Amino acid sequence: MQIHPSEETSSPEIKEGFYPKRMSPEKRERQIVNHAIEFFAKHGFDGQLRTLTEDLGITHTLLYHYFPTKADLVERVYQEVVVDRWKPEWQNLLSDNEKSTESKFVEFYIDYAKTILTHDFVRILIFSGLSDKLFSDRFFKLLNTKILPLLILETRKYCNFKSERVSSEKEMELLLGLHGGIFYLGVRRWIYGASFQSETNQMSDED
Amino acid sequence: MQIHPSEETSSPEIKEGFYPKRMSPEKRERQIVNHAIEFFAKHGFDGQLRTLTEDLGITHTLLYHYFPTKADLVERVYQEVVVDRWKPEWQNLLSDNEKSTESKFVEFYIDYAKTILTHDFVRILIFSGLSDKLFSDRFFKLLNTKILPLLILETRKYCNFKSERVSSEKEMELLLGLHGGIFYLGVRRWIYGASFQSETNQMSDED
DNA sequence: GTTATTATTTAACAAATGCTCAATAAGAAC
DNA sequence: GTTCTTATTGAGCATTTGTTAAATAATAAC
Repeated sequence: MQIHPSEETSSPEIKEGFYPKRMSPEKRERQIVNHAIEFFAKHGFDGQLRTLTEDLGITHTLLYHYFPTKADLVERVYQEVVVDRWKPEWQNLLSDNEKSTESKFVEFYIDYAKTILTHDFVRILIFSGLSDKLFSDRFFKLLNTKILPLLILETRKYCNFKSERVSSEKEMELLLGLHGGIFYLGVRRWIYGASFQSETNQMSDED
Repeated sequence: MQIHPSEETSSPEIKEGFYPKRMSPEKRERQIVNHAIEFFAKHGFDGQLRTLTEDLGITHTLLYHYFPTKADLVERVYQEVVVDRWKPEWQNLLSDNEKSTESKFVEFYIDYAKTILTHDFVRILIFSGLSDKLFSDRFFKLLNTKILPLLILETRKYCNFKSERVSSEKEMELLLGLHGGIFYLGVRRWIYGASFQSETNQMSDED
């Protein structure tokens, strides 16, 4: 029998402290989504709903009160992790004619890395790339259409190239090289993790 | 009812041509392992045995005639993809005092990339890193103990550093940067695949 | 305190999935 | 052709897993 946290024993079946027997729909939904993000990032989208809800101290059927199907929950996770983290300011920054090319690149990549190189984002993106590419395709479409063209434009200006004559493929390769190098920092930390940590220094602490 | 390829209809249920109703155990095992490598690389180790054998035109129960358990088949795949591809010559090459540092690095990384940056290897390593790290840990242990120390030694010689005074962590970071950059070429192609190809040039054709 | 609302659980289902074992039949040896 | 070996299949079992629907009980309103 499922023991509620507020009953005779305050047994720590749930991790994040104390929960009422009944939560307001808003709070419960928030709690579910928050944990789903962490959970799917850890176990992939094949993770079982029963395991997910067990961590929360609720039965898996309660999920269906909030999300009609597993796909709906997954879609919500995608929304919050990928879509909602996308900053429109990036485009403003890269279009700002007052700033120098160098400072644009530096400012952008610092904030971009800080936003993107998290446990949840990196792993979810890779999980998606390995399976149906549902997330990764959408993310790279965003990147390809909104950011990379601006970076290319900037590079051309910086190098005084005549924009018509330059091979855009070569340029793209170069940019993706930089981009990939940055992203691989996340891969090393969040995918291979311990495999590397034994030999190298730790990256900064948390998320 | 399962129709054998050699019966009245030579229906192409199996991909790789024509198979006899009964194969010699050696051939059948080879066939199974070959396909398992491709299959697990594509779908991850959660892929179903029934799907795997269906491609081959046999029932999934025949698998158990050759491999007592799924884990045994997976272990075999690991052996062939990761362990068997490791070349002891790499260590000889990097220890060769006749060669210059530069040519060692170039020769090694060209052959290393050619060996490692394949669809099967890259995906299997990432799949492993995302789940139980069973493969990735073993691979990086090999890398950490057999190759990276030699590369570090070489770098120090090249730069005339006094080996005792240099931060090995900084050195390792630098090396892993190079290493990661190379590996990310594989990730871009074999994980994200189509997401990039639309905008950038294709890499060389096959494996 | 009684009633109404609804968050939550219990029971159950159907399909998927790793695995077992007895039955079958293809091919070799005679 | 008959016999023997064994590669291969078919039926079935026990879990797992996404999902549904009815029953329960916590809380708010009266």
